[in-house]
Amino acid sequence: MKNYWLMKSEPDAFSIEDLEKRENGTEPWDGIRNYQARNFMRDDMKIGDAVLFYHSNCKTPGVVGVAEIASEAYPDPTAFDSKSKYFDEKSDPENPRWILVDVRFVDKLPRTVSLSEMKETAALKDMKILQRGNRLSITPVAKKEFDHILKMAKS
DNA sequence: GCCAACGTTGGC
DNA sequence: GCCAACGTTGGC
Repeated sequence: MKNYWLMKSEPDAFSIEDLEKRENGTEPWDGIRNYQARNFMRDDMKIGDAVLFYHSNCKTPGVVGVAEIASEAYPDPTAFDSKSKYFDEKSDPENPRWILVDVRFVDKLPRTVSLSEMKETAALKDMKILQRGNRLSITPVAKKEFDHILKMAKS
C-alpha cells in the first residue's frame, strides 16, 4: 500500500521550484534532526509514496506541489560534515543517527492551497499540520486528505 | 527520573 | 519581530 506524506520546507531555503530544477527533479532531503520525523523516513516511507510539498515560514504558508519518495532511507552525510550546519558530532558513521530519503518532483499545484484555507475545510480537520503547536516537518496524510487538497487546488 | 533552561519552529 | 509551543539538554 502506498503511503501519503506532507513535508515542510522553507521556500527561502528550498522551494518547490528549487526541487523542480534539480537533476531528475531529485533532492536528498537532508537535515532532518527530529526522531519522530526520522522514524517515519526509516520505518514507513517507501519508494513511490506520494508527498504534499508544503511551504512554511513564508508569506502564504500552504501546500504548493506534489513530490514522491525516490529512495529508501540512507545515512544523512551532512551529519558527518563538520562544516555543515547539520553536523552532529554525536552521530557515529559506524552507526548513523540521522538518515534521509531522496525526494523527486512530480508537479506544482495549479495554485497554493493555503494553511488558512485548509483550516476552514472540514474534510481536512484531522490533519496533523492543523493541530495546535505541531512543528513536525514530516507527517503522514490520509489518502482522502491528499486527494481533497489536489481537488481544492484545481478549483 | 525530574524539570528548568535553552534553542528552534513557524504562524501571525 | 514577537512569542507560544515544543523538543532537547544537563544538573541534581
